[in-house]
Amino acid sequence: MPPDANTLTALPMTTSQTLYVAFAAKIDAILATLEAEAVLPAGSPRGNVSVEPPRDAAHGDLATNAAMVLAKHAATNPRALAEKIVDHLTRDPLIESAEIAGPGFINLRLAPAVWREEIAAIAALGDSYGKSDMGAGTTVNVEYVSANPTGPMHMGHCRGAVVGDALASLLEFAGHKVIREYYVNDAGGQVDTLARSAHLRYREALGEDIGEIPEGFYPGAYLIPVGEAAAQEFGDRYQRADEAEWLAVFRAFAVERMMAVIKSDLAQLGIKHDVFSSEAALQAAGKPEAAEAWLRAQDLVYDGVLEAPKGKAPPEDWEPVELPLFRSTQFGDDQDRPIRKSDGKWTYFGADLAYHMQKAETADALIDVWGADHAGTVKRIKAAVAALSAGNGDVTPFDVKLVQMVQLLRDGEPAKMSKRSGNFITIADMVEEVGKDVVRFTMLTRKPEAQMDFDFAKVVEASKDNPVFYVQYAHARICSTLRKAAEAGITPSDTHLDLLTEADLALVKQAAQFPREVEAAARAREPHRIAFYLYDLAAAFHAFWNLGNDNPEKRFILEHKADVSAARLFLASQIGQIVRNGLAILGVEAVEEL
RNA sequence: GCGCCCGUAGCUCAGUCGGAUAGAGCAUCGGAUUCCUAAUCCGGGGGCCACAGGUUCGAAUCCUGUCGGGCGCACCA
Repeated sequence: MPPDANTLTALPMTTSQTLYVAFAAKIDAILATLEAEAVLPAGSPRGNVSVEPPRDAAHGDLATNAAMVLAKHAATNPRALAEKIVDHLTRDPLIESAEIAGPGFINLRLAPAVWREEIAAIAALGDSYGKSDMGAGTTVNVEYVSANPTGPMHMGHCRGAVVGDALASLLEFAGHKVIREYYVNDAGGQVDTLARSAHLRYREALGEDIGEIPEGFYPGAYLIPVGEAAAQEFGDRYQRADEAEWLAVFRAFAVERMMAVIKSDLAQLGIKHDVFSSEAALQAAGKPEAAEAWLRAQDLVYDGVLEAPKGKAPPEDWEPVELPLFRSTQFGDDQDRPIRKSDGKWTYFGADLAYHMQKAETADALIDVWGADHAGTVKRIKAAVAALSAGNGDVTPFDVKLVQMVQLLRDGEPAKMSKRSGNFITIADMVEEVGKDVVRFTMLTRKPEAQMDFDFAKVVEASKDNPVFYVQYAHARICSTLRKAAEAGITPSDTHLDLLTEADLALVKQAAQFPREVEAAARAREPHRIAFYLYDLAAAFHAFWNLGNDNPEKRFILEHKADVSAARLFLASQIGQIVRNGLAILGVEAVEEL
């Protein structure tokens, strides 16, 4: 225990240290002392000791279960042990009181000075308040969206896009280096269909009557401009040519156009990837072959025959075929998985396996954000990463975040979103209708693994009940108050923070949770927690604000009490800072006026 | 049939490494506006945390089983 452990000067102004960590360290030190005094047996396991704010604020600022967890080891009862711990705690001048409650909790109340210092810390750190060095600068590759380049983005992609992007920002805020990556599936059969569909529109642009779009082509009108651009680019050179002549050309041409559309859709959501990886380029570089060779050398790929699918009637054209199979069953999958098709081309999985190996070369950890419709492929890709990273000598941590389906409703009616039918609602439509901030915040106000309905009509019509406005309103109110204060000639100042009341400090306590929330959310990889935290913070602020309705002494702007007013405005300004920091993680704008 | 996800108030959802009397919003009922933004706030009613066992000082939370909903289940992506 360092000699200055009883002062907060031991609390360095780094981005990692939180108030709660500092007090947890104090309690840990006390437990060490008790061991030295033989109150506790040496080496008592302290892993389950928690130091955290109690759920009910009436219980104080901090609570620890130390006495309950360790009583058995000390051969005593929790309350007796708690008294010994409390003896030490009350010697700390920053701890105003320590009480034993319930089955043996120790509830602490911290001195007001602690909270005043926290206000100063927020001000000093500004946009960095809440940042953590938990990530220790390690690189995390977050792959998200990765929509097939066969059309504009639709609602099905939207949730994964927002969650992935917020997750990436959250991890950055928590001290990771983050690579935001998009895997472009530009090598499969769907891209051939895209090329043929674009060629059809190209002939149309050249004046042919193509009639109804035949089965097996993408009918969407979004291909019309692609056809026109192709006509511009190629003239009539490919109009009557054999498919073999133009297929590759149109594939590349159409994919490029589609990616431009997708990037523009993403930009509307405020999303920008660092890296776009092409499946075709991956294959051209021979990465799947390299992966296969390595896996064969490990006997993790063999030639074998798949069993017929169970539990339902097998497809009519099913027949046993020998294929190169990856032994994913060795890693917990239900069956081994083919990496090549019977025509010798790579399966999606075969290429994806090589792709993950490639990603692992430049990152310490990988995260994929997928739609829940791909849940069935999680085990095999996890198996693949486990096998491949074992080859690098160390295991690359790998996590797949499944984002559940969004049921899109319009006036209660389900809206279909199949690209093939050409009938879908695009991101662009949606952002135009409800706005980026509403889309993003709404997608982040429930945990991603739960299904959600998104009723278009409801979100638009009831938009004033949308939580995003509630949070933004808190920020706008703060900004407005600061403007008003400036007009009245009052400048926010930290010189009289000692004049702040209990109610003021209650607000600070809530604000001081932010760094904890960031770390918890980053650890769990759940950005939605930030959204809920901001909602709660906004609620606390609004409640505080309304105290001023009943009691004018509790307002922010008090012309007759410039000292208190300056301090309270300083506090308000820091609350605003936290709202900004939190919204920045979510990619939502912190507006200054509504 | 198998795998994964979900099941918490009438509805939509939170719930930290297992912690104290399970919380919000909407809806409903009753209040607050000569005043810094009422797009706000305060209060009431509303619960078998799907069900049954187990683990332990303590379970909405962890384990097992059952029921209900969603997604997936040969070489598609």
